[in-house]
Formats: sequence, structure tokens, C-alpha cells
Amino acid sequence: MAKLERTHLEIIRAVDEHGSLTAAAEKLHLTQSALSHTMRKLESQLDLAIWSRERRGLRLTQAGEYLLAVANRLVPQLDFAEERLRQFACGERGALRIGMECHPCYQWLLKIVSPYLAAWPAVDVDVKQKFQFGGIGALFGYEIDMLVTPDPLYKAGLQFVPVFDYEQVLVVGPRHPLLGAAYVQPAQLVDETLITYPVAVDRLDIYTQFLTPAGISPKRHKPIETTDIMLQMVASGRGVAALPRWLVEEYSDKLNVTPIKLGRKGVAKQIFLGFRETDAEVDYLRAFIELARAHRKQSG
Amino acid sequence: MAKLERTHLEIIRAVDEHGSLTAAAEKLHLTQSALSHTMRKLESQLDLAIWSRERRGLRLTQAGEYLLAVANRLVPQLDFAEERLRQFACGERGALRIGMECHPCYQWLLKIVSPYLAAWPAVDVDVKQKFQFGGIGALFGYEIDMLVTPDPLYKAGLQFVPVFDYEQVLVVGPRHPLLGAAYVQPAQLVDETLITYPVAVDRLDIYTQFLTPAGISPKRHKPIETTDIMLQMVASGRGVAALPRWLVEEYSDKLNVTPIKLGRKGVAKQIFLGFRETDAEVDYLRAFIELARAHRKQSG
DNA sequence: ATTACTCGATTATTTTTTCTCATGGATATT
DNA sequence: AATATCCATGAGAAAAAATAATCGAGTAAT
Repeated sequence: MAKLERTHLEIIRAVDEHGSLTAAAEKLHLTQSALSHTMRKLESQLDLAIWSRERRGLRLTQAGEYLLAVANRLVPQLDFAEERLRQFACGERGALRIGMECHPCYQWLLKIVSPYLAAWPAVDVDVKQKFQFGGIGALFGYEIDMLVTPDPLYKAGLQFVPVFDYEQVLVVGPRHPLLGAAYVQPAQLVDETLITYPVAVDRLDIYTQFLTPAGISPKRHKPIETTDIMLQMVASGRGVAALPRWLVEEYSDKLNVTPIKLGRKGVAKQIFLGFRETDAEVDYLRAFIELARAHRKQSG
Repeated sequence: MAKLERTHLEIIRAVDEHGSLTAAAEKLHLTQSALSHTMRKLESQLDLAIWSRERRGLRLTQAGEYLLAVANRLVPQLDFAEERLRQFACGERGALRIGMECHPCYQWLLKIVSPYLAAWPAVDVDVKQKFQFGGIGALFGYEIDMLVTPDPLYKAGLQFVPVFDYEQVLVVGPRHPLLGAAYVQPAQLVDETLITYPVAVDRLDIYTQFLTPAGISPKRHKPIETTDIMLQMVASGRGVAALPRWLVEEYSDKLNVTPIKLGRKGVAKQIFLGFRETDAEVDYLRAFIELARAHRKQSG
């Protein structure tokens, strides 16, 4: 008998966000009375309290917490679907929501995005970098439509296509003792300060593919958010970093930084584009992949 | 201005399922007129056709196809949330939706489920075996709450716990030449008929871990749905199969079938339970995992 | 303690939305 | 040609949602 409607989900979200029915009402362009009525009706139909009315204000019950989680999951999807339909209406083809799972991929992505936007004026591009459940979860959960990642996952429902090969190298500054070496070995980093992006160690290639197998840790480990600052730190001799070779070479015009091979054979990496199998036929999505692969041929 | 409501999603699903507005109206306990009005209003608000009215009846437009996909994804989640709230209301704790990704796991699962149902009378258990996007997708997409699988995936948002170790063995009938052998080698199966569950070869351990590495294919490959029939085929000398040792031993009372080790070292397997990290604290879910692990200690 | 203020619940009323009925045009079936 | 089926539509009825006004309870400041 009771039907969970979009309003209920929107109300519970707004109350959670703004703290009170009154404040939520303003945000939703309704009166406090309206929200109170709507939710009381739902509560009586379900014979279940969403909030406990203690002291002053509302506190979510266990059921309410659950409902809030549902709302936070579903309402954005409804919003997006609505937006998507509006785009259909104006002849726009849609939006490509791209998720990023590796920091330096961003620099690479920018090069693909600009010709893509030119070629597909009717398609919007949105780039996200934070996901509740990681990139794979974001794909399955329809938060994004395409994932840029170095870790493909060949599982039912998803497809991954390699689009870019590169070499991960060590970057050193102008007065670094390793400067000029053909390659570096793990043990040579024991007294170094290693600068990386602020992510877990098991997501950093220099650890998983270089240091950890050799049982080596650097003296210090310093997390830095942005590539620019990271390389300026390296150029000024504050430490060393690990980045894609092409990225280092791009910066070497402006900054005095030098790439050095990691180990005798170097560390080879690939970037993949992942997407839902059901989207495999979507033309503007295929086009993005084609563009990315074409770019590989140019630069490789 | 236009808001996508639950009704719209339900209508588009019902029309797709029943073929016409009239038929859909009956299913939804409404009149054809009501559905027509509701959808026309949405269409005019979005300024976009959901159906093209050609000849007689409705055909989905491109936008309509998209909306249908959204509806098929979201409506079941709303239904389930509603059901879940009702369970909250009667003091029930919830429902555990278990997904299965391996055929013989089912036999194992049954042994866990019955004591679980006894210990948690307020929790319903539902077992699903088919998923649009595979088990991982079903977890991320909230189709299921727990996945039983031999392939764990250590990725953000999901947790996997091993609950059962077993050995995958070859099963042969009473007059089979290999009977009594200590173990079997891949080449010994070239003239055999191999009976397996009807899934892709890359999901069958006997291929991925035994035959394919050796470059061997059996003479014939016969897919069979159920374990019972499969073992009866084996017992009557129609072929050989690969199954967990414990499963074969259970059947060996009734049927004359014998397990033989695959290769000198045997093929070791594990079953994992996977779940969303956000559910890690849900008591009735934890309890299921505990029960499964306790069962391992007994039987191992 | 008094006052002023904020919060949500409630009642009665108004407004809006939804549904139905009755009907009509279009298309296919016999 | 007659008939059945399908969807669209306008008008009116029914239902649902929103509002205004008010209440009581709790809180904070004076």
C-alpha cells in the first residue's frame, strides 16, 4: 500500500543535509508543514518511524538511516536520468562521465578531451576523481560511464581496452648523485626522500613493482597532491619521485628534472579505458576510445 | 520543471512488458486514460517523445529505450527498499540476498543456510544465480548482498573472506580405465568425454588450471545443468567430470563414482564470500560469514 | 522566572494533481 | 463493411498535496 516516492527520498536527504524540516522545506521550495505531512503519511503507512522525535529536532532511526542510504544512492541517478533526457530533447547526444583512478592519467586525459569536445559538440564531458566504492564500483553504480585506470578488470559486464603504453621512471633533480646513471636499483633509494601522490602504498607502482619486491623502503615518504609542486620539489633537490616518462619529458623544458629508468628493464605500464558492456555500442563512447587509441599511435 | 517520478518508470516498464498502454493499465490497476495522460504530460514537459506513435501501438524512441533501461535498474531497487522497510516495521532484521557464481557452491550453501535460518528467524534468505553484470556487478548494483564465488576481487568497496577450501578432482565411473590411479595427467583425457556445467570454458577450473596450460582438449565436451544428472552420466560410463572432492564423496554412497586427483599436486580451490564494505557491520551478515567459517572448521 | 525563539505536529482549507468516464480518430482483422 | 483494438483527448470527479494558522514543547538569553 505504501509507495516509496521520489519526494520521500528527497525530503530525507534535504533534512539530513540541513538539519531540520524547516530548513529542508526552504531548500525544496515547500513549507515545513508539507514535509511534515508527507513524511508522517509515509510513516503511518509503513507503521514505522523514520525519525525519532526527541528533545528538539529529528534524529534518524535505524530504518531512517537505511532510507537515507537508499536516497543518497538513487536520487542522484534520477537527477542524472532527467538531465540526460533533457539533453536528448535538445538534440544533444548525452554526457560522458569519466572517472580517473590514477593521478598522472589526468595530464594524458586532457590531451584526449580537447579534440573530443571539438569532434562531438553535442556531448558533454565530466571528469570525476572521487568515488565512494572506487572506480569499478562507480562504473557498476552508474556514477561514471568510462574509467581511466592502470588496473583493468576482466569481469562480466565490463570491458577494458588498452589505450596508452608508457614507462614509469624515477625523476631526479639537477644535483642528484644518480644523475646520468643508466638505471637505478631499489637499494639506491634507501637514503632518499620519495615524493608520491597521497594514495595507499599498494596503489603506487614504485612500491608494488620496484621497492616492495626488493624489500626496500625509502628513508622518508612525502605525499604531495599536484604534479607541478611534486616536480618543483624534485627540481630543488628535496627528494625524488616516480612518474610516467612522457610526463617528465614534458616538464623538462621548464624544470630541471631528469628521468632515470627503474631497474635494468624499466617498469612498463599501460592505461586502460573501462566501460559497461551495455554501452559498447554507444557511438560517442566508442568515438572516445578510438580517439584515445589514435593518440597512442601518434605519440608512440 | 519536469520531474521523473516512480510512476513514469513503472509505466514504461509495464508497457514494455505487456505491449500496450491498455494491457499495462490493467496490470497497474489504472485506466488506459490515466497512463496516457501521465506520460503525455511528461513528454510535453520534457518536450521529448518517449514513444513514437506509428501505425497502431507504441514503439520506444531512443530516449524511451534509455528511460526503460533506467526504469529496469531503479524500480527493483525501490521495490526492495520498500520491502526492507516493511521488514523493519515487523521487527524483522532484513533479507540476505545471496548470489552464486559457481555451480557446485550451491550444495555447500544449502548446508550453511539451514542452520542460519534457524539461528536468525527474523532474516529472510534469497538465492540468485543469474545476474545481468555478473556477481561483482550485482553486489555493486545492490541486486544481492553477498556473493559466493571462487574468484575474489580485492577492490575498493568490496570485501572478500575465504570460507571453504576444497580440492577439485576428476570423477570417473566404475569401469573406467583410470580407476585406481593415484592421479591423472592432462594427456590422459584426450580421448574422453568431459561433462561440465554449461558455462564459458574460462570459468571452468579443469580448463584454466589443468587442460589449457597443457594445451590439451578432451575429445568431446558435454554441458549438463545439474549435478545429479552429471554424476549419473559419469557413473554410467558416458564421460568424466570435474567437481569438488567433498561433493563427490557425498554422492559416492548412492552412485558408483570415484574421485581422482588432477595432476600430481591436485587442484586446490577456495570459496569466498564477498560483500559491500558498507555492510561490514551489519550483524546478520557477519553472522552468516561466521557460520560459514565455523562450518569449515568442522568439515576440514 | 519571564520572554523570545525555534522546532515539529496538527487542523482546516485551498490548490493541484491524478484518475475516470465518455468519446473520437486511426489502424488492423474478418 | 463491420468490428475490434489501440491511443488521444476534454471535462468533471476524486484524491492527494500544499498552505496558512495555530499549538505545544523545548531551549536560550535576559
